[in-house]
Amino acid sequence: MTARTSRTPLSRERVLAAAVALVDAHGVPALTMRRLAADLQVEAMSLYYHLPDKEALLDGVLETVLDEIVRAAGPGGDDVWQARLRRQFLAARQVMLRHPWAPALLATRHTAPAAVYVYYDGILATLVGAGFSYRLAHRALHAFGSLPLGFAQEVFSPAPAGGGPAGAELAGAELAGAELAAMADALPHLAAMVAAEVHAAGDPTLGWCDSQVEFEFTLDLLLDGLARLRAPGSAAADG
Amino acid sequence: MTARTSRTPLSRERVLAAAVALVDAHGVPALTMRRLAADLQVEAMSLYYHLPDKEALLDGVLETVLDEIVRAAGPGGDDVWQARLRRQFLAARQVMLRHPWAPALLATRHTAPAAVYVYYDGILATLVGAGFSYRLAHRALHAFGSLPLGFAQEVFSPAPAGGGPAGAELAGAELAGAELAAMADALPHLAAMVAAEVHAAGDPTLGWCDSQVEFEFTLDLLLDGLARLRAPGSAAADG
DNA sequence: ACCTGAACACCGTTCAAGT
DNA sequence: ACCTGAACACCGTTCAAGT
Repeated sequence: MTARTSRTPLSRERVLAAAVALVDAHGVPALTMRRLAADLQVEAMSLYYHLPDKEALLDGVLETVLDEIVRAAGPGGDDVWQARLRRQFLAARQVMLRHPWAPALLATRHTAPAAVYVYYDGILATLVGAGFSYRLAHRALHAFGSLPLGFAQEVFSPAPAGGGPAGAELAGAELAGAELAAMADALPHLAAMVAAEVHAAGDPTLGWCDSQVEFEFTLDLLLDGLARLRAPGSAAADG
Repeated sequence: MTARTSRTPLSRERVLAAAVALVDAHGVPALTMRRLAADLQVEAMSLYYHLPDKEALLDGVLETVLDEIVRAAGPGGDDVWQARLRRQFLAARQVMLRHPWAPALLATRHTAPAAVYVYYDGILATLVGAGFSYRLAHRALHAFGSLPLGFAQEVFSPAPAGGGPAGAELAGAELAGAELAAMADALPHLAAMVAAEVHAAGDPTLGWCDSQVEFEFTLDLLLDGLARLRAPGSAAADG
């Protein structure tokens, strides 16, 4: 136990774990070969012995977090299909919340790690086991979008000049009075919506744009719709 | 009309238009200050007179395409709300198909251009005009996700080693026999799904993972579900 | 087998200077 | 007002070399 600790040799796993930690702490732009090497107390060129190039590093980083997400979602228990998928998707979300940069990084990648396909095979098994045709199950997978991985593509948030990424939720306090007044002119319905939601503050949501609530709303909307398509006869449905 | 044409002075608009053209032709990584300047027959530093830095350039590029998309979606006609939203979202999709890099770029941005908020205000007007409460309309916006902008978060596609981005559709021909056999072991249900869908080739879809069909399926699933929530009484619904 | 040092061809950006 | 040239501090990466 001298002053220079941790002389464990490098490995792909150790490099990727350090990379994930770096990105968690300082964001994707901070992930450079030189800085990552410094974190590992090694020269930048050493990384190239374990990874071919930076693209492989980014792929590996995503592989690491997606493996974690898929592991958290688990294999699915023996409850009914809606409850099982719901539980898996919400478990995935808990992990994704710790890596909020992952959706944006995923959007830039060209391939998905193998674990994702195993995970989707399990979802498919759940649907088919519940009586879905492969055709409808396939469409269900597309309809779910990114929900199985624990995030929703949040392209809209009612804060034209707010901080955080485009997908971030809006803290109610961020909308100052002056800002809201300016909004009322150009965006009357958005302003009215904000006003209406703030008024109804007596209910049990955590606040404006509570994303857990939104996530579950969308998820249940899709699950209910799919249930109806699988077993028609309860209500009118075309297309 | 001498040999050196196009000596029109630079402007923010001209810079952004050239940037969009560059990205359309060669992808986001090709968009560097030096290369963009070369395309405009100007020195790299000249760009800084019209844009503060590269982040502003990327914001501007996205602003340009989103303005185009919002313009294509239009203000909404006088048909019923489902048909109106459907028409708007599908029109947006036609533009987005010409800028397939835009979703990934949008995921990296921190703010959305103002035109997007005007567009969403119009969608909100449609919903509220159709009898939605602001609460339900708000949730509908979140449930739509990226559909109003013309794309679906396609995180799943049954091609573990295919080309194109993670969100790309799979051309049926890409799955060779050997690849499919290997898939059958590890991913039995995905393999069965591929087999089942290929078998049913007599129907009018354009092919495996026809994304126009998938897009409309998801859209209609959401529209039908929202219609039911707005006017309950036709079928059982909880949550 | 695993890691390093120096070097190369790029980046975005600052700053003083040109017209 | 608009554009430029040289320079700076970074990148990812190659290549020959160390142990």
